[in-house]
Amino acid sequence: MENYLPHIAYDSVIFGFSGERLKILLLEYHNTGWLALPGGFVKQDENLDDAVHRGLQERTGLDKIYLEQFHTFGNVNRHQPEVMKTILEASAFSLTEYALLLDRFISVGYYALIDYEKVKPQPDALSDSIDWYFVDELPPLIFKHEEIVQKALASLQFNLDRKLVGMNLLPSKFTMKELQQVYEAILGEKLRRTTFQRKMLSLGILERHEKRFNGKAHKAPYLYSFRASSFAIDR
Amino acid sequence: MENYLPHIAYDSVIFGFSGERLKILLLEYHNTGWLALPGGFVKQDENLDDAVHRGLQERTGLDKIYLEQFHTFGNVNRHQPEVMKTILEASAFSLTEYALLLDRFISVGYYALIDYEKVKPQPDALSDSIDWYFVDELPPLIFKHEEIVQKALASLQFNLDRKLVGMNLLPSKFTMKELQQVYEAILGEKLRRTTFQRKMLSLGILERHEKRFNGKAHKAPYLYSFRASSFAIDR
DNA sequence: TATTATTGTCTCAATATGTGACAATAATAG
DNA sequence: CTATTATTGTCACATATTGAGACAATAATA
Repeated sequence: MENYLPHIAYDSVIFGFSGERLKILLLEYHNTGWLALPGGFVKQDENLDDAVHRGLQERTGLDKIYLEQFHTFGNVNRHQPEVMKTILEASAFSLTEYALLLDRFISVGYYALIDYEKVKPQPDALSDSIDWYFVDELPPLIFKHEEIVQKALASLQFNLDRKLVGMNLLPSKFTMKELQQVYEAILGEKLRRTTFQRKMLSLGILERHEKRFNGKAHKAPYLYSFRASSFAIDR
Repeated sequence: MENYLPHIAYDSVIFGFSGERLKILLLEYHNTGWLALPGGFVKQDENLDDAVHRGLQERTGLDKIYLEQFHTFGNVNRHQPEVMKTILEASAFSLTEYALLLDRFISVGYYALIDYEKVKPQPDALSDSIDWYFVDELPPLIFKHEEIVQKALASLQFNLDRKLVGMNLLPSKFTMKELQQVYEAILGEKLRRTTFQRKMLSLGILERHEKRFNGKAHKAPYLYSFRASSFAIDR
């Protein structure tokens, strides 16, 4: 622990899209059943952004993850040493060696967008499991992490039309309907099909490919992908 | 220094509006002529937001300042101990007592919007003077603070139409032209007078008062203020 | 071959924005 | 006292964007 910066942590809200709803990854700590966001610490000579990438890489196996920093949480009332103490004890970690973890932390919040299908989540040393949970049906979390999730979601909504959010939550080829479902899941409201389709096509960021014959009794939809040139927008 | 959190700082970009352009406050350090953003540190048992408010209160004398956190800067290459060393020496501060200041810091960026007329800036122990500088004609700054200013400005622009920015940069009563000038200064572009006026009035957030007779040879403009109920929007 | 569910596109209506015109008016010059 | 000047407030029209529904096309099924 001594080669990490004290008092500084990050928490990550990792969004994935499955079927029709948004999910996030949550850790469950050993023996306590407590759930929390995956987080981590920053090494003495490591960029903050790199620390977060490193942590996500370890947990998702993914290499190039879309990340946005959205807020830094610095309230004193987030400090709950008794909770952290219980977590360390439940994992049989030495309280003297890891005493630093009982200190107050200021935490930088990041959200990540990943392709749900590509991920095999990996728990860390303190946690039993890591799994997907629906954003709109979150179980209770420790360390006021609900607040962090809400702020991440608000930030994602706010950024929705200037960043190419869909690009990161969907596989490389997708139907218009799937894209619309991503938007609806993020905004939490239904959108009008024709208006949405017209708008997306008018932006000129989509490329149309072959149709997808999905065995359903109706007209097959086209597949789309984001144009390579769209990557240049606002990054 | 020992009752402050190590490795954590904040930097503040304090915007004011004078006449027709945006300005920010910059500190000049003793004997070096070096310019930087006003910043500070967080006490062990102090909320991050409170620390920033405290710092701004000391420097501007203002009590209720509009503050937005916009980004946290955590790159290793921001660490320049030799620059800090020179600053401390130039102010005859003990390098052993203030050794903590030579460490790497992760800095949380905040921007503030204040009424230019109401402020009498106060320098701190390390600095000779604190003064207003045009945002679009910044002198060279230490610690890569130009980057912080640019990010603050981008964030302010991005928030312009969902937060009542004008409310904080103008006195309580102002003309439509003054309000437009604030928008133009922030966006860095000219806006069409009639469209702007129509838009602002249609939002229903302005209250119209008596006219201002300013001794000029033309029709006198109405004074406006923000409706009290507008305060409820998005805060 | 008719039916079903969904998709892609079009049309018309309703809003919103761009652009210029014009009258109203507070001070000044004559 | 009157004409001039520099704005300001408002309107009118054109253009662009979005809302809302209609409809033909079509892949699988009955």
